[in-house]
Amino acid sequence: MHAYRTHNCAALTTENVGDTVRLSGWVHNKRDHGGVLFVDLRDHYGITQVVADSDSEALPVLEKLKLESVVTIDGAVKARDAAAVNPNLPTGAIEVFARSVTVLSRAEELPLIVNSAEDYPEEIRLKYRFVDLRRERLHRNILLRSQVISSLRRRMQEQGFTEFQTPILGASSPEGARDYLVPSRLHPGRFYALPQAPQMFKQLLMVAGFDRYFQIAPCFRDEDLRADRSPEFYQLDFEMSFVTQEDVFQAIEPVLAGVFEEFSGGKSVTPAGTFPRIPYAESMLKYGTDKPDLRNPLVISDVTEHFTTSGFGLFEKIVGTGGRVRVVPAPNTHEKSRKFFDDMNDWARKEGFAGLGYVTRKGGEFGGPIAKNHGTEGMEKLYAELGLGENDGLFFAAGKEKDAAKLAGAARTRVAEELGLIEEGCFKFCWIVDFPMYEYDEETKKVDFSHNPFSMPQGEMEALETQDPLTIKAWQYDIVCNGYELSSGAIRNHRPDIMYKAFEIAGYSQADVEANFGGMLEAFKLGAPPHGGSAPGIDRIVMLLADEPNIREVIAFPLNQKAQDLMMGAPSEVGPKQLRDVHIRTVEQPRAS
RNA sequence: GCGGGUGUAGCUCAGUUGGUUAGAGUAUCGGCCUGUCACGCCGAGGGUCGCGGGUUCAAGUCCCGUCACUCGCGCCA
Repeated sequence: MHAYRTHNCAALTTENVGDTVRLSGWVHNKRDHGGVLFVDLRDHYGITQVVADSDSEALPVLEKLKLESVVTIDGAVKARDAAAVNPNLPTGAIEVFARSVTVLSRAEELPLIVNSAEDYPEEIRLKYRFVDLRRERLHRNILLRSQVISSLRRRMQEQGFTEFQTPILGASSPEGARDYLVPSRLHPGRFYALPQAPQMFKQLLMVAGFDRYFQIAPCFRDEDLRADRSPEFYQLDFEMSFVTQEDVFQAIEPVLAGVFEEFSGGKSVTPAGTFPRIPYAESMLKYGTDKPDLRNPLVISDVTEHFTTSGFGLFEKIVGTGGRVRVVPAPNTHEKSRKFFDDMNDWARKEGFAGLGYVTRKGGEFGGPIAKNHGTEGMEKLYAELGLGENDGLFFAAGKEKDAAKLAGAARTRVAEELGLIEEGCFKFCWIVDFPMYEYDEETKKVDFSHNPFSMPQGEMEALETQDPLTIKAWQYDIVCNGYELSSGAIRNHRPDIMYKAFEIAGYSQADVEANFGGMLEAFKLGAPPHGGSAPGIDRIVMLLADEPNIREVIAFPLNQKAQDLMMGAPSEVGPKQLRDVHIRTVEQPRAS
């Protein structure tokens, strides 16, 4: 007989009745009735009820044992009485009568209870992650993650993509996020950087002629965190040669739609080949963001023209100085109290905006200060244009275009949430396309890249030479699902001449470009195919599929919000010898902790 | 860097207008219990009310500061 088990804890059925079996697992729960004791024995696969009574030598041992101790049970499979069958358990028709027990590992008192769905402080959950991972929710999430990655890998391979590994210790590059740095021992004063993404390497693999690359790529960015952002995360990184934007879309839509359909648990998924394509400018206008949640039916409108001359002085002033007025409809709010509208304004102010105006409409009657000043006639005209009904309210976001869009976007989300308008049970994908190549940086008062500088400008060299830079669009695209940016990608700029020109517009000399991106430029001078790709974030995909609000719920060993590992104690201090080895001297005393 | 939320028993939480000895559930320990599956019943132990300062006759409660965790903004594709 095997040292630990003949079956796992999900394997036994009525067909095994009478068999002598050996099971190993954790003591999930105990129910002690004095003369008879029930133990739920748990392993990765399931739970089996073990029984011991006074005839069993296991009884006194199991009675004293704390939950989560690990044991091996030798016993016999018994059918349960009809009345004692547990229909909630796959093994609920049988139980194992324990003849003897071996204690493999004795557990002490637990900081969190495995056999409960109770919420624990994240600090405790992270410190005792190995216990939390035993609990059903996390255990299931991490398994799902593994299955999703297997599925992605299979789907990519089926599409003719080849998997590669790229360096972890790389060179720091100035653009993008802050790098995690690794000091070099052999080269005093020099540093490696962990990859923010394998961007240059995957492009070089295209230059190397491999045609279709993918990788489940670890990425590192030393930036502050969010619920959907971890400093280390994984991307389904891919790149393709001799492709247009359209080819990239057709390659990845079936992969994403396929994996979502496979694991969505019945939720509907935007079918491959039908992901809506929304130009960036349209998205900023209609949704107030470049990652719109299309489950939200509300659409923002620009109503600036209505307020060039209006009784409402505040808007007139904003419009007069080049600002915009955007509105978010609040359908069927005739029965909402004044408090509902005032609370929205309070919320907007708390979020750091100047304020959110509103108009109420109840049975055709307009209410609120904006309506009063703007006049019934003006309001009716506005409502007619927007196609709003006699019981629809309206929220107003006014200010500089960027601010108005942002407030309207936030209000759109808030209003839909408050009114319960977000469609549930679906994953709604879209592409955001036609990102601007450049933007005007208010701080530095100059034109700069609005994103990845390696994207090909639409119109290529001619656009760079003839257009106002701020009107040039890039072959740059994002995939968005339910309001989360899942992926960012581009058709790359593989032409050194266009690259020099593109950087020149942003104020970088040829020498600057060569100093920072010399390796890649060199490659592009020795025969580079046109190429492009993208990189869907795997953690976010799993987070959506697991219906979790937080990325840490789908990472086995996540860092906390301050990028610390509370279990292993990273980042940790290191000794003087280690520091000497890598030629590092710290200038600030570590804070006592 | 900035703003919000939270911090009371191992854990989840309650704690009124500032007023007696800070409570409950759960976990732990002890006792009882032969069919439970969130087993049940009886009993016990367990508290630097995050920390520091202040106001007050009196602070878990009010004020100031600070720390930790978290959410958001900035940052980041």
